[in-house]
Amino acid sequence: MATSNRIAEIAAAVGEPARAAMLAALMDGRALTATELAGVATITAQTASGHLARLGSVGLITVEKQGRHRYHSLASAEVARMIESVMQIAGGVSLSRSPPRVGPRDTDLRHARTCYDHLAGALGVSITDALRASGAVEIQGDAALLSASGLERMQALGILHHGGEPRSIRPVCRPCLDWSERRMHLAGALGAAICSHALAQAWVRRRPGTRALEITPAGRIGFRRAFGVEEVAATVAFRP
Amino acid sequence: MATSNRIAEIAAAVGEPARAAMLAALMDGRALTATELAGVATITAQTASGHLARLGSVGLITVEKQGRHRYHSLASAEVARMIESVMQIAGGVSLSRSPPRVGPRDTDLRHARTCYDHLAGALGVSITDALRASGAVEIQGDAALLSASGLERMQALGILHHGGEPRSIRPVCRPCLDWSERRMHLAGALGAAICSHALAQAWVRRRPGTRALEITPAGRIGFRRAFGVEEVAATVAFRP
DNA sequence: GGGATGCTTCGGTGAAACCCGAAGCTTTCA
DNA sequence: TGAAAGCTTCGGGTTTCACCGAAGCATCCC
Repeated sequence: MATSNRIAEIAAAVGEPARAAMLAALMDGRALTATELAGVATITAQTASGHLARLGSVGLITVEKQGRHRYHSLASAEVARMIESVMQIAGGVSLSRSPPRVGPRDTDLRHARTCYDHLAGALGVSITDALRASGAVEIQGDAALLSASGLERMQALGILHHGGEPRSIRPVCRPCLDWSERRMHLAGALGAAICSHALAQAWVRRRPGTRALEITPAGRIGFRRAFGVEEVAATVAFRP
Repeated sequence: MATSNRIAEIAAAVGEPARAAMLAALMDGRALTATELAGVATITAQTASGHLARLGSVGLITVEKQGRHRYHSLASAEVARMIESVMQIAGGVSLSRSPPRVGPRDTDLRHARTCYDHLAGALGVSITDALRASGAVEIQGDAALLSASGLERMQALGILHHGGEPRSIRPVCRPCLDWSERRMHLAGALGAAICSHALAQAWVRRRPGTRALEITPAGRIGFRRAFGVEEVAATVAFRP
């Protein structure tokens, strides 16, 4: 009973439209200011301040002060995973009730974005599909495995590094249900490694002011060479 | 924004102490009546009725009518996983704030219980530890792997069966953070298989009226032979 | 220093919802 | 058929809380 009170406390913090919108905005792993978060929730700064205080008091977000700005971000990967699991139920049920309606403003987000620390959207799903087709990864229910040949490929690409620890069992990754594509994409250590590699190589660039990612010309080449992904490059050409 | 509203709807359904208590009670995978759920939340039947209607309308629970009883259970494994992820945050933070206080009524639950479809509590953690120590499974972050020798052992024990599908990669399991032990235990396909095997072999028995499991004399032998687990059997001998 | 920006605190208002008593409906049992 | 059990609906009392206007700090820029 004492623990279920705490469960309710956490869930209630998420269970308010403005706060849920803020948390969803933070799901790409970036740190946002209070004013930016007020914008995504379409509320005033005062109201947002109260909401952020509450989110912080239950430990869902952390704040970093920088000058006159206060940057808010999700407190941990566990928090991101929790919100992701709520999104999964929210998306799945709405799928069976009403056709998913998407405004044109969402197209960029659907195309490529980050999901806390890994790639999501059509790009993330395409990469995952390509890795599965080539036998590099296999998804089994709610887990994903990297095969020995897949590990070699990731190391050759410079995405994963030859670990110092003598692991007898291959490193794993985690699947994550994409809320826009309703398909699995890669999360976990491998997903994060691919994402940071793509950012470091300038294959993708953050579109300022949004959560969307932009695929650079170098990325079109890089994603094709590394993973054999073509379609996403074609899709991005038609982006309005 | 439309999706974040739905996220808030789901989370708000969990974010109320009485409803959270009901959902936590359903986390062992059983179906409970409205009166039983009113009891665990310490509210009247009318109030519980309203709460259950709300939980059903957002798709978190399903109801099955049987005579004059209505049996409520979690709608899906996804819902159980979502609640589990909230519990994880709820437990983790309270750990760093206040010493975990447990009433004597909780000792049975801490000892052995089911967590939706797998074993939890000290028993679940002990089995997991034993499997890790023997090299049968390895836990890597938020994933768990069953080794080839581990698979053979599980098949020899009759817990896993020789699958018809030609899997080139070994079946995986999923770790689940135990809220009472603050340790990992096995969930996923392997966790569910161990649990159903233990129930089928009468190694454990549901204690009527509670979520706790009772380890039978056959279970003391079975768990030792199968996994090399000793301590739990010793602990159960001192249970008041 | 003066003004602007970012953010928080305070106060009051309005709506949402949690709660239970009472009553009604359905099923079971004697 | 009558009584009891399980559950739901209705009505109203109370609390919670989300929201914004106004005001107050802190920081940055000119």
